[in-house]
This record gives sequence, structure tokens and C-alpha cells, in this order.
Amino acid sequence: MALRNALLAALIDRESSGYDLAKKFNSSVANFWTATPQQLYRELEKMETEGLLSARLVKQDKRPDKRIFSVTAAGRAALLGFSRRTPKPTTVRDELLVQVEALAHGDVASIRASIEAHQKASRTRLEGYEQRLADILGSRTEKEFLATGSRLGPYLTLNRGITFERENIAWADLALTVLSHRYPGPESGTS
Amino acid sequence: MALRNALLAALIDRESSGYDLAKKFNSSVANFWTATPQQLYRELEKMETEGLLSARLVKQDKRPDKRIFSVTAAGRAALLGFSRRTPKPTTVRDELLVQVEALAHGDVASIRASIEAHQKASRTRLEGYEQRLADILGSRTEKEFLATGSRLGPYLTLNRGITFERENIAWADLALTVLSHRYPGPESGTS
DNA sequence: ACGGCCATGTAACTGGTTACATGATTAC
DNA sequence: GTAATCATGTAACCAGTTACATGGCCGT
Repeated sequence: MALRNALLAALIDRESSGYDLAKKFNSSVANFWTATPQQLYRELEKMETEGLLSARLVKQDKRPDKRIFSVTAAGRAALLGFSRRTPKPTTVRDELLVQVEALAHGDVASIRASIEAHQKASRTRLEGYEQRLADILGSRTEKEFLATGSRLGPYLTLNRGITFERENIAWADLALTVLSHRYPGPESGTS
Repeated sequence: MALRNALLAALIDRESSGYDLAKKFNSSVANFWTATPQQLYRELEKMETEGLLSARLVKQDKRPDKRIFSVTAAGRAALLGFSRRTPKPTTVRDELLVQVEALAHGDVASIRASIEAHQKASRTRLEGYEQRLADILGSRTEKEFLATGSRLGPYLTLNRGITFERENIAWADLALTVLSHRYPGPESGTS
């Protein structure tokens, strides 16, 4: 009953298949919601039987058939209702930061490697977000867009995702610098 | 099996009761992990029976008794083992951003109010984090601390929390400004 | 007299994760 | 011929949420 709203938001501007959504929930939407493909298929099924979504089957040759979901009038009403409720507080689950919190009681070399991997993943997501931002802006400057553009919501969430990933990258730099001063290892090196 | 590691990290430097932890998971640790009191009590119980924690009963008069948990040798070993594993990717669940994503299909006045509430909550958490940072630094400057201090891990996670909340506040300012230009409401005013 | 804080918990439910299965197609 | 991509799903399990219960103390 919470993933549901994220799905409505993801489908309202563009109908998609479960497979498309799985990719979206690993890239553009990942910034504020995550879900596994299994969760999506289960929830889409439920939402269709409840009338929030309608599905049409698209037959493809040379490819498996796919079911394209779109938001119904009832779905739009549900989304409007959701926008009026008080959103639940943000929840985060970040195992890397748990490792860092207990740095002094863990394996520092391994944690350093995790920070590097995390930073790399942030760089990749950041590139994706910046690409999407460029697509939304088109040839307009940010100012022009803010005054007249039509995809304000996605712009704002993307903007949040971009600064978030930039801060992740900067934080990783700080952490790595501090670690190399305080726990000088045997040639700390990224390959 | 994931909350468990966050608990070990939270208890390793200071033994605490379930109640203390519930507060911690709403303030200092909230930055990278959240959990309800019920989750904590259940998990603490399990971890004690598995030998990762030991509990001692502290009788209080004028107050209910409390059980103080501390990490055992087996718990320390588990934490070290965790530090060597690849951390799972960060998961986020932010209903406010879901509302903002679907801005054009929702109730803008209500969403604006949600952004304001969210910003206020960020300010409160930020103050708490800055207070804790000051406690960790003591009379040292940040540079002195980084060269010689002993609570590096908590410093780094706190630092991440502080920039995160600052960015939340700045983002809310941007969002509110954009909204008041694009959806000028009837005297948009915080009381 | 009432709500809030301290401190712990049970029970029932909902939501999320992991592992596995299918099967054709395209690219190397 | 091997792996990756497209596209969907089942089953079993584990984790998280919500609602409720207890009971004395403190402040107003």
C-alpha cells in the first residue's frame, strides 16, 4: 500500500510494462523508491484486479509478449488522494554507513573497498540522472524551464537525486582521505 | 538479518536498553537506518538467545526496570564478519518525493504543506546532528580531530547526515520557490 | 484529572527479499 | 556455444508495520 503510490506516479505520464518499470526502479526512480521485479509484478497484478490500472497485451514476434499497464480513472483518483495525505517519514537503509559507523571494530581495508565501490555506483547513477535532466530541459536553460516547463515534478525529484549523488561522491572522497591518513594500508590503490 | 548489524554497530561503543535504542534510531542513527521500537525489541531478544548480546537487568525504583544490552565476543565477531561482506545497495523510501514526482496530478497546496513539514523535520534533525558533532569534537578543531580523534566512524556518518539534511533544506527552498511561481496560491503562507 | 514520559512487550498483518523457472533472441 | 537481454512469473521465507496492553511517575 505504499509501493502502489510509487507505481501510480511512475505510470501516470507513461504507460509501461513490468519489465520497463523494473529498469526504472533501478535508475531514475531509485532516488526515492526501490523495488525488486517480483514486488512490481505482484503489485501490478493486484492493482489491475482492483481497477487502478488497466493492462493490454502487446504481442511481439521475436520477443515475449508484454503487458502494458496504464493508470485508470480510479487510479488517478487514488493518486490525487495520496497527494493529500501526510507522507510517511523517509526511511533509509544503508549498510555501508553501518560498516563505517563501526569502523574501529571492523576490517578497514574491506570497508575502504566498499566505499570505493559505492562511490563508483554513485557516479554511474549520477550520469544517468544528468542525462535525464538534459532530456527534460531540451534546449532551454534551467531558468526558462522553471518558468515555463511542463515536467516540474520529475525535474524536482531528479534535481534532488543529482545533489544526493554528488554529495555521496564528495563524502566518499572525504572518507577515503581520512582513512588513508589514519589507517595507512599496504599501497591503498584502486586498480 | 540486517537490522542486526545496525544494532551491533549502535551497541558496540555504548551498552543501551531497548528504549534508549528506540530513541537513537529516531535521531542519530536515523540517518542511515530506521526501525520501530517493536522491531528493536524483537531483534534484541533474538540476538540475546543467539549469544550475540548479553543482557543485564537494572532495577530502578520510581521507574520500570530496564534491560541493558551489550555486545558479546560472538557479537564482535559477527560485526567483524559483516564489515568484510559487500554492503547491500542503499534503499530509500521517500513518500514526499513520490508526491512531488506526480505534482501535476495531485493537490499542489497539500504537497506544498508536506514540503514545508519535511523541511521543518530536517531542521530539527540537523540541529541534533550538529549538537552531537560538537560533542564528538569537544574543544578540538575538525582538522585536529581528523588527525588524532578516536571516534572516526561516528564522525563520518554524522558528517554524511549533516550534509544530507542541509541538502534537504536547500531542496525544499528550491521546490517552494518554484511552486510559488508556477502555482501561485491564495496567500501561500507559513503561519 | 489528564496527558506525556519511562520501559517493555504481544499479536496479527502487510510488505519485501531470495531463489528458482521458462524460453526465445541477439551479440560476441 | 555462451552470456546478456527481453519478459513474465511462482513459492517460500524473512522483515517491517500497526494496533494494542501494562503501569507507575511527573508536571500542570
